[in-house]
Amino acid sequence: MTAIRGARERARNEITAAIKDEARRQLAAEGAAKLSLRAVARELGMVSSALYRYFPSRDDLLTALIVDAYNAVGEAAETARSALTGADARRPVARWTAVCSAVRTWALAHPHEYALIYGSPVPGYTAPRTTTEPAARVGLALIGVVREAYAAGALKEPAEPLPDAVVGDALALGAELGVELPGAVLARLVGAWAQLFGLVSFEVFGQFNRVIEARSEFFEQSVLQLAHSVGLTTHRERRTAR
Amino acid sequence: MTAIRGARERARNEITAAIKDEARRQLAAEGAAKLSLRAVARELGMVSSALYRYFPSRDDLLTALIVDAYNAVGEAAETARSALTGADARRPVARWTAVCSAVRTWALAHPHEYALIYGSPVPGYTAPRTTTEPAARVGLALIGVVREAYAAGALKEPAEPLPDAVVGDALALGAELGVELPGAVLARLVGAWAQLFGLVSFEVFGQFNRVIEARSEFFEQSVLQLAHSVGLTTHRERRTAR
DNA sequence: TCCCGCGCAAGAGCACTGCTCTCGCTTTGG
DNA sequence: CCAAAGCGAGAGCAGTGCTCTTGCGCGGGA
Repeated sequence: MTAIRGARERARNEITAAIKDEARRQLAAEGAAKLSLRAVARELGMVSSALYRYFPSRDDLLTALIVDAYNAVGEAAETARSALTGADARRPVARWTAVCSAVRTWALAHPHEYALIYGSPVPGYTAPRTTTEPAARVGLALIGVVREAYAAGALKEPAEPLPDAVVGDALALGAELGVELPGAVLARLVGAWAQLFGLVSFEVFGQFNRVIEARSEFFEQSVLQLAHSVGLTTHRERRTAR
Repeated sequence: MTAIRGARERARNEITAAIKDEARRQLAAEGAAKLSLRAVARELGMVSSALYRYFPSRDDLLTALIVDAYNAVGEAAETARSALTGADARRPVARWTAVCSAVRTWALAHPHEYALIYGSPVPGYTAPRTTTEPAARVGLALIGVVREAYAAGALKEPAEPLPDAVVGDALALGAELGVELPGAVLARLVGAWAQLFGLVSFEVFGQFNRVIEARSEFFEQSVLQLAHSVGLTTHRERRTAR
């Protein structure tokens, strides 16, 4: 990203990365609760106090890992959105399920990192400002899919009216994001976003144990239903955008 | 529940309850991460080692609190299900939203306890067998609402077919629970169950900050949509059960 | 009624944690 | 070339979960 000035700054970046890597390893191995600064330092062959030159506190280390995790899911979602080829690339529902499945796959592969960002907020919390932008990436990917569908005329606005307050919030959100979608669609999109993570969390956190066995099929099915609920149509409809 | 034999056992129960109460207070105040056996003991005027006579480890204390929390939400859901009066009592959708709102209200009132059960699994985990039964109560309340609707002919089976594996899981679950509902309905019910907690978790964990302001209306709306997705009908339909 | 045993609290202690402060060494930029 | 800033090492503080040993006192059987 930014140019590296001298050898000192270069070393600092390397050590910072090494600390995060080792911390991520411990996170994956034992979970956030067991992540210990001293153990990280020990594994890296340095003394614990030296680590404080790089992260002022344990919570700051965790915050760095949180940001990385948000970016990792976000990137998974974004590449899934633009990686479809052939006929599927044009079908909004296929893109929708691709994004959702990418989130699920990442979560199952990195359960502890997932728990870090979509589980209980760990410390006395209040998420720092720096996390909000990476945290929005998955939501933005979903919005992107729906925008494409809307532009292509493959979006069927829901018939049932929504309360004014809800539509108002949705429109405000759309304005803030520079997205020109109907309020009702945006509102359902936010709902689907939250519900998607309900499905993923239940699976990752083991709530589906002894309840659902065919988890992939179940997820695919549920996510398809979510796509319909925001107005994505399975079969292309003749309808002009705008 | 069980008869109290002697004064000794009586005292033991009282102290156990006092420990859990104090632990719950600390949980509510600072969160699960900050819950400390020593602090609980200190507050109760005893020494930390004495506490181990009642709970063999910190995780055991947490497990006890988890069971209590599951029972608390479960009870909130159950009373909401059967507390409706007048015309609402007959409308399945009203009961459905009542149950969902009860869960949300409880979660917002007890965020840390909620995080304990529906957030990240805390220790090396693997939930003890004793937690599974209380954990099912909310789900069972939702199933109960749908069963009543089914019996009253107020349930419209979804038209779209589901994958066989999903229906199979749903039927197995229904058999295990002794519930005679169509597989497709049960499958969507499980999905709605997970998605409900997605909505609640996002609100409790602050993911809706700066996104949704009219949270109650939004929740109500989303939950209504979930009701429809499992087949509950807003307006009574003439249709014979079975 | 006595009295022995069991349940219990207390205290010391171990290994660990996050975090602070000081002390020197090394690198760096003016 | 030299002061200043960055850095690692070590000691130390307060706190944690958990274990072990030591006694005290209450309760139920004789």
